[in-house]
Amino acid sequence: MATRTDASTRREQILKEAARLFAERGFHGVGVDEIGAAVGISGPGLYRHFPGKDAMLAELLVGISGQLLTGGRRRVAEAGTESRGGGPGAVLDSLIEGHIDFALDDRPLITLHDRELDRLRDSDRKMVRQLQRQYVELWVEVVREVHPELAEPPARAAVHAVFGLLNSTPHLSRPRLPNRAATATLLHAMARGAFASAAEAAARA
Amino acid sequence: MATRTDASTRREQILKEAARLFAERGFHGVGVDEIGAAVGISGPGLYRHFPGKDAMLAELLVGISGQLLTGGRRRVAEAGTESRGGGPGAVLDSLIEGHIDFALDDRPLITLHDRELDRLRDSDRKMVRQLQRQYVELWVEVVREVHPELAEPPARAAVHAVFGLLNSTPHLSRPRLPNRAATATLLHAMARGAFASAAEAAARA
DNA sequence: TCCTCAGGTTAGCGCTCGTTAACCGATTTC
DNA sequence: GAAATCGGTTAACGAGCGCTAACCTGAGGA
Repeated sequence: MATRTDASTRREQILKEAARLFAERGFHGVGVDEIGAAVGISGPGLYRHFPGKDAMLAELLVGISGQLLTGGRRRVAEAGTESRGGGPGAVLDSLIEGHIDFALDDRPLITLHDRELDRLRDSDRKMVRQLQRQYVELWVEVVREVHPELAEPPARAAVHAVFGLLNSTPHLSRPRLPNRAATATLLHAMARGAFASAAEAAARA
Repeated sequence: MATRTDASTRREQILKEAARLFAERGFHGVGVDEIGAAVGISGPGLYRHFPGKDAMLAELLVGISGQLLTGGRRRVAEAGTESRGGGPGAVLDSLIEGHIDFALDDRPLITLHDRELDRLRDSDRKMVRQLQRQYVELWVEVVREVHPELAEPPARAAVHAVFGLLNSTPHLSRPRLPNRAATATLLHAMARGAFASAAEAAARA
């Protein structure tokens, strides 16, 4: 074989195209022949790299969830030890920024992430769900440090809602969203505002 | 045949179960036999009520989009002529309230609405997209009355983002969300806060 | 030079799915 | 009372799917 880099490139190439196709037409709506064609090989050639179509989806979803969680943890750790005092607000800002980067740069993955979870084998789905849950809990902790008046259940609901807000970019998608930076700034401000209003409402009640 | 009411009840029963199943396992993931079984008839019996599986999805999606748009227009008209001056803020509140009601009461439909649009025939998809666009524009107008400092493109992005926020309820779903009223209040506050922060960010820039 | 083997190919199998065909009982209509 | 029709049934067809089998090629290593 060629170098290890080439081999993993081919695998990653397959995953990337599969993600795009799954996001566009749904897991069941895409055939293995199409995925193969998208990377220049045909149909069953994919089975030299993956044990089956399900495995591609599983690897994609586990990968996404893992990346989000790892990135989130890294940001919490970094922002926590940052010299400029920062405080919990800065940590939350960093989490939001990381999620926005992901949502804007890996649209198909974000789409897959909350559309096709149910197509997974039980064990894989459990794994993904667990990673998702840990990611949510990471956010909940940070949000409650910033807004102590928020109890845990509404904080969790608020985090889910903000995920929905941040993940909306694939929907408005294609051509006519403002430039990337402006969109990121807008979404960031909206997320912070949404959390603040949630806390305010909780305090008032 | 029995009364007209019975006939339309059967049709609606089919649509309701189809919506649930499509939302749970995706359009391609559900067979006509399962839909039939869910209403007590079997497989091909459905073809006495619909010309095909696609037609069920189309009717569901067109129906949802139409309902949202009609309800939104009604609310704008009502809140506009309301005796207690109200103002644009009240109109926006009414829109948000209506959307939240829909998201909380018709979860499967909301799920379908932004997952399975691409499975439609071109003509149906165009129709749904047009209804969705009009609904968005309705919101954009109202939002810009409340927050004049928001230009049109960011306002449109903000509306999409708030839809993502409000439609997040199916995700956190099943068991452990607070009671309905509390969730509605929380989401409402977050939506208003998100818009306000979007406007604030736009004014600052 | 020969062997191994990674990474492809095409043919085809078996299954599932949407849909149609043919038939049937009950209820309404003339 | 006959006829039509509504709403259902079962059988079966044809297409498309994921996947396997069998084969092939070209590059490295002994």
